[in-house]
Amino acid sequence: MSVRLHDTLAGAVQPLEPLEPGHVRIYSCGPTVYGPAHVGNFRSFLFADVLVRYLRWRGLRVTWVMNLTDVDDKIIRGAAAESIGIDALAERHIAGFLADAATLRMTMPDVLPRATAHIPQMVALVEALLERGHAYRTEDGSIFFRIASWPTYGRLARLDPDAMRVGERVAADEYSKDDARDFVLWKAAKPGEPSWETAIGSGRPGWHLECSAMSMAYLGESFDIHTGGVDLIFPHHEDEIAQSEAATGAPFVRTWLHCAHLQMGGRKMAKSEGNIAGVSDLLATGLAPRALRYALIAAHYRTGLSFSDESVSAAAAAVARLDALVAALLGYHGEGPDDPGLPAAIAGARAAFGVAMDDDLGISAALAAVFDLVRDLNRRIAARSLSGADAARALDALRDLDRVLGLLPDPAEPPLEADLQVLLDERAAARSARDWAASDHLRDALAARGILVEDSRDGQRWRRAGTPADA
RNA sequence: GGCGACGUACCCAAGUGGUUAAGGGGGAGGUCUGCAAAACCUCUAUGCGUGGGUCCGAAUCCCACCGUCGCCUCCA
Repeated sequence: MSVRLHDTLAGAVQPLEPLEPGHVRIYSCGPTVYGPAHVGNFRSFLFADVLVRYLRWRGLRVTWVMNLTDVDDKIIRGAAAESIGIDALAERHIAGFLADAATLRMTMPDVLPRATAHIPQMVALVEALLERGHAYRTEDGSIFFRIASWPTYGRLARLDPDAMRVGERVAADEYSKDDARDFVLWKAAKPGEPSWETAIGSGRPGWHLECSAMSMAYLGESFDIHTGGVDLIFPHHEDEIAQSEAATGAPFVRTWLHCAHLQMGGRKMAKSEGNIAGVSDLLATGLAPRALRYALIAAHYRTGLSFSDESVSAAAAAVARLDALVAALLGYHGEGPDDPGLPAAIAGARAAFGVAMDDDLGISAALAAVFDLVRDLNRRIAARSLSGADAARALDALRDLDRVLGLLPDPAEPPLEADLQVLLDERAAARSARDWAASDHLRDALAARGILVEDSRDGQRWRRAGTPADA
């Protein structure tokens, strides 16, 4: 049994065979930090996160690089609009991105390279391309990649370069070039724009060049996996392949993984469509971060995923189901012997989970395996067939699968606030005194503070509400 | 115009040739409970866009049609 992934270039699912056995090198196109990332962006980042988590769960070593594009037209425009430097604008949005990523439990990449810190590597790449005749300089000092010099151009996107609608959409570029389809590697300095003095002239890098330089700087000329949204297939990744392989002569990436768009209102979520939802905006409404994470990762990465109020509340309910089980297991007091059926139930769930995820990250089937286990455990709890040690084992099993999913409540998360704990204690006292009026009143008071209290044979248990509607 | 996906219940979404079509949400009924919540049980697609075809057998393969979306442009 091995991990199989769908390679865009091959157009097929193939076994993952790392160049270095046991070590997977992954590059993910990260955010361009000109504004806050929206949840559509995060679908793709979290897809990469789940990939990394899963490979590690399978025992593979992973080196994960995600770039931060901190110089491009939009950043320059945005900074100019605020009369600040691009660094200041980028810093602000990098901070926002990292905060959102942490909130959504995205694994921290091993390296988060910034484009502006890798200008020398980019320059070296352009020099190699100039030397090999794959690039040319125009009158203003800009440098372009000559697509005509690269016969396999268009393979990734399955586009015929000759059939591209030049003139309609590629249209008049502000830089003159030999062929309208050629893409820019290096943009000559312009007044009012940031630029770097380098061996290839004064200017700034083109976007595609940045990713080639940064990925190869940390992962080598050839590496295993490159991820991004489907919208990056063309031209971004197509251009990366052309310029990287033309410069090094080595195959660039073994497996291209592309995440489908998040849909909102029947269309892809994108700033240009005007249907974006920011992470922090959503969380500000009281939506639990874990519910948002669930909503973004629960569907297979290659299928469009609908994002809506309904999908979010369904996600919150699903997470609440997990929370309720964790709370029940934590509060479980079992005096009896071990449940003889438990080990098989856990092993079965784990196996089904692995089979599903091995098959091109089939997370829907993997979640089904998790929820089958949830039902099974709930039955055993209701039947009181678990021992105390069993409850701990069951929780360990859930947490093990959750290394991939990142959905369970954090065990290190804050104990109850002191004043709320007082209310809870008072309620326990009221209950033992059979003072139902006081007990119910305290339950309402706690609910108003976002704490859901439930009574069970093991006594009171509480958990935090996942959405404002819960409270 | 070219290329590529997709259309499964009220919603989201698995399933890519073979017993009863996963799972989550929602809804209905029931059990448990001081009440509530949670949990559990039962029910909620004889059918998988439509029409043909191949096959002993198709949601799954082929053809046509209808519809939706994406890429060909900045975009995760």
